[in-house]
Amino acid sequence: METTLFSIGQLAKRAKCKIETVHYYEKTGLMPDPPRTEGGHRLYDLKLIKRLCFIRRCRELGFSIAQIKELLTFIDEPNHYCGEVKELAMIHATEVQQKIDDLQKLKLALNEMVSQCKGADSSVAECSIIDALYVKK
Amino acid sequence: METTLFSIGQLAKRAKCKIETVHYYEKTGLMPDPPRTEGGHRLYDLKLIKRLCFIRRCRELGFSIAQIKELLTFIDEPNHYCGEVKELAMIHATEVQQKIDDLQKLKLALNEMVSQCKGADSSVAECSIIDALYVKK
DNA sequence: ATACAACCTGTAGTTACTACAGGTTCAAGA
DNA sequence: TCTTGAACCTGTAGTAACTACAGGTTGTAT
Repeated sequence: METTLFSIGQLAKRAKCKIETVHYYEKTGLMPDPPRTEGGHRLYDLKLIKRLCFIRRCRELGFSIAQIKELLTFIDEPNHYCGEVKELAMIHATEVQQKIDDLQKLKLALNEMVSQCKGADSSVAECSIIDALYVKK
Repeated sequence: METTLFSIGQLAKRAKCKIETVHYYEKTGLMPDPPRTEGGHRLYDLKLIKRLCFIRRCRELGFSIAQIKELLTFIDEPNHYCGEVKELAMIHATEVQQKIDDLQKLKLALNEMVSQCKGADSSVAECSIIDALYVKK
């Protein structure tokens, strides 16, 4: 069972980020110190490519580095007790659901704006995207 | 028609952010220079509270300041031509939908982890939250 | 053997805040 | 009305998460 290995450049390209970002994630512990070539160049396997893609997408979805670290403990330390995992996972799931709800409201407001457009050269009078995300408590 | 006015502290509290963050948004043009008291203290109305809440939530949803500025032009410059608005709104709506899709996948993976938990003191063997957000092209 | 792209480490700059310093204003109680 | 302390003011410096660059080394295609 032989594994294909990738350079840091190939890794970065596949995860659509900069090489410097990978260095940064390594320094901060999100990505591991990978094996190296004789001369010191980093070598990555598919598992680490997936990991980087996950990290990048999570950042785009508004998770902080600390939150992503927490999500990654689920796979880095597989022998967690179920009670722990369950609690953490449920907290994250709730937060994720709230994000979904708000994004859905925002999308609805955007689509409403689009549907209000009668022709290319008429103008939009007023819109309520701000109200979409406002809940008075 | 009298409007209730709020201090920057009340504004910050309602939008769950720091006073300094409001100053920062003012400096960068996301929030307007509001009217002031005789002595120079800022005064905000409900419309600006909504605006700040919108900005904060958008940040949590992973939008950059530049993207939020773009979303806000829809309400700041109401006389945009429909063609323009439609195009911008549709680009944002697509991006928003992709975020929704990915968050849904992540939530599914988290829920799957939770449901795999048999009891509080058994351990989780393996999990695939990383695979949830990975699409090989 | 040689070139030149890709990689290395380390430092400095950017974005989006956040904290603090040193001073002024506001409002509630004596 | 006077006082006093919380809230606000401006401005600068620090932090998180990158991003760019400098100056040198390695890898690989001729």
